[in-house]
Amino acid sequence: MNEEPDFDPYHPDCPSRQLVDRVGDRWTILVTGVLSDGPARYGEIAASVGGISPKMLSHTLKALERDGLVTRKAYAEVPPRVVYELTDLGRTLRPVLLSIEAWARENMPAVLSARKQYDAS
Amino acid sequence: MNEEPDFDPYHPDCPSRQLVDRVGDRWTILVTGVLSDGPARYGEIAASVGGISPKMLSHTLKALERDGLVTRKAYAEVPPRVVYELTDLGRTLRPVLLSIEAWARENMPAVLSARKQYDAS
DNA sequence: GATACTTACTATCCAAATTATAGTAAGTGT
DNA sequence: ACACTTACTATAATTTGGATAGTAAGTATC
Repeated sequence: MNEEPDFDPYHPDCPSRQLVDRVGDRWTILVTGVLSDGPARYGEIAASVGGISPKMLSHTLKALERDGLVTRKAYAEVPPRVVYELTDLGRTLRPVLLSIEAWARENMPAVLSARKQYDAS
Repeated sequence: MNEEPDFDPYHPDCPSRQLVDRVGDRWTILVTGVLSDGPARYGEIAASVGGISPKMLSHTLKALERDGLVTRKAYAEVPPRVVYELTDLGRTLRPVLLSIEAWARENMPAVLSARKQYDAS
């Protein structure tokens, strides 16, 4: 008789929709992918994720931190050092996002040939 | 001695980056989620995925079709009828995207409380 | 026989998000 | 005194996305 929360991402006003938006986001996927290999500094993440602007990197990290998926540790040194790391909750996301990455790698040839065929007509 | 293609989504110019962008996209996730339950008409998808505009729905479907993930069958009737369906390739995407959805549903409470804590400071 | 109804879209305009790029802080090394 | 380092923030320009209206075309209605 206990009612479940029943989150439904198909409803635009459900908070889980925002979560799908966040998790299903190019930068989230790639940044989290980097952090899956262990803690990393801001500059290291920037270097690993090709093409991300500093603005989007800090936005993405801030959002991940707010959602409890990543921790931020700043060391009061000069030059500054800031280390980001996945939380336990963030680590539950790993297999999900890595499977996206793996899917993209594996099925690239099939998609590429589908595109060629489509574009030919 | 055979060289593998070695697609790397972390490189901005690799085509697999575009695939991650596509798969990691709110509308792709939700539309594919609907089509996982079986073929559906344009209007049915629009009704299931709350908040999607006709423009984004047709854009998303066209991109999925181009990538060989979805088929489009139009019946020359009045009023028109168009049925979309996952291809075999598209079906390989199902478990991946459904796991995103599942993750979002399951971890919503944890994220919500993390946010509350973060916003309090 | 003019009008309304249906469905699957396109076209258009405007707001919002993203990119590129430059700038800031602050202590150490030359 | 000046450059160098790192982790950002600020600003303007471009791109993307959203809201809404319109189109085609045959059938049913008045």
